[in-house]
Amino acid sequence: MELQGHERCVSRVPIFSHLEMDELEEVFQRINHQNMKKGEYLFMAGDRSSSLFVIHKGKVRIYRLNDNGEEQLIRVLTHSDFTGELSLFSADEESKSYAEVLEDAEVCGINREDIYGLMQKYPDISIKIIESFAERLNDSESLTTNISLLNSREKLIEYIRTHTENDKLILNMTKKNLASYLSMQPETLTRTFKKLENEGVIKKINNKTYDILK
Amino acid sequence: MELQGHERCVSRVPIFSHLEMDELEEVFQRINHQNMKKGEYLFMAGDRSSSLFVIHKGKVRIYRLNDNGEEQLIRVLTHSDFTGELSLFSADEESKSYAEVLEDAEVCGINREDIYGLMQKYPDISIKIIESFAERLNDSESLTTNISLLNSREKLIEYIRTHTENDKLILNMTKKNLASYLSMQPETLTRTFKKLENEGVIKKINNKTYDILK
DNA sequence: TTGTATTCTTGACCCCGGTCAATTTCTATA
DNA sequence: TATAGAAATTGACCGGGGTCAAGAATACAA
Repeated sequence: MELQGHERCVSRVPIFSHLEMDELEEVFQRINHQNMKKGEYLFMAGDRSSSLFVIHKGKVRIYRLNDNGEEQLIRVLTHSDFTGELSLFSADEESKSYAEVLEDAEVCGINREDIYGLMQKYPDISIKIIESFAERLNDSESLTTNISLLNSREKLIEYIRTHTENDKLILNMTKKNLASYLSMQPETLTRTFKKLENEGVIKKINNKTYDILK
Repeated sequence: MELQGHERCVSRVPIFSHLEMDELEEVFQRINHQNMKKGEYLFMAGDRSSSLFVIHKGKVRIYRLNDNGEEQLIRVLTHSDFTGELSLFSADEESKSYAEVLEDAEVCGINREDIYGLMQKYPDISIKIIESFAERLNDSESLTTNISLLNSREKLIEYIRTHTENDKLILNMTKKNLASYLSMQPETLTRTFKKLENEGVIKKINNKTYDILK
């Protein structure tokens, strides 16, 4: 069987990737596929959305607002990430976060009844979801610890440490969003980057790329 | 069948509570039961613990440390809460958090192989775990948003709002721990409590109890 | 009950990072 | 490639909350 179109959307996602062909086929039949434009929202706070969304292509940012309307970036989704789970799996809960498309995206959705049915039938799917959740929870709790206990210099250092590959830091979001993620002001982030540059720790290549020197 | 001893430890936990008697019996056989004294640790950062722990009685606090040795309280577990999942479900990950017994506790443990076996056999168990994770993730992300975007007054107000019952706030942890949870200094927490008291928002009954006036 | 250790409270000091404002640079779309 | 709007940068100001210190209240073990 040759996979094509939206089928690929799912077969490469860790949640489903271990399934046999005929099992995958069963998943495909329950998928709805949609193209979304930059600026559109998969869901917003207050929605009782009942779909699990798998990002096949593009970029989506998840954020929350506090009572004053200030944003906290939760994460940025790219290929094979999924979301929508919080309101999907919490009994009768409405979403507390926003999912905004940052770059034109292809998104696959599976609705509540179908995903529950699949989990019942294929326990491995649940296990994959659990493992993915465990990792997310880990990240989330690390983020909590970091943004609350570190000063802005330490936050940025920690972010660089965990996102550097081959001595290069390539940002997959704007500095404005990174500032929100690290819970500081864009001005502070700029100043902290500059401070590290003056100390010879990093070297700016362009707005999205830094060399990590030591 | 009459449930007794450590069997009750599990039958009331949401993860397993929906199982039939004979299915429960199968879970019981895989449980190991232990009594723990205040000050002991279920696990510590660095452990490759491979058990899911269910708290039957007592109180356990989960916290993390940053590089400077400062604590961030993640949550306090009481009856029917479970933990240990992060290192259990993350492939080859070691724990990043500490689980310290605050009040003498009875804890049931299920090891990695057994819980995976149970999840394979009874998909409902996985689904319950997923639902529980979703809620935890929700709480964790809310905590992130709150501690990062609110000032100390707003943090405390938010905590009071979500923990008041019958116009009474009863703290289930010390103020030192509450301060850690809300990510502020104990001194700041004291001052903020006092501020709210002066404004007539709350009234201190004793160190663990406040009347909520408006 | 007593003694000791921890927690809690209060005061004084001051620094990190938030806020406001003004340019400059970047990016997207016509 | 021109142009508008957003993002990034830089400077000046200042206040919330961290830190240190010292005393009061509470909890716990003997």
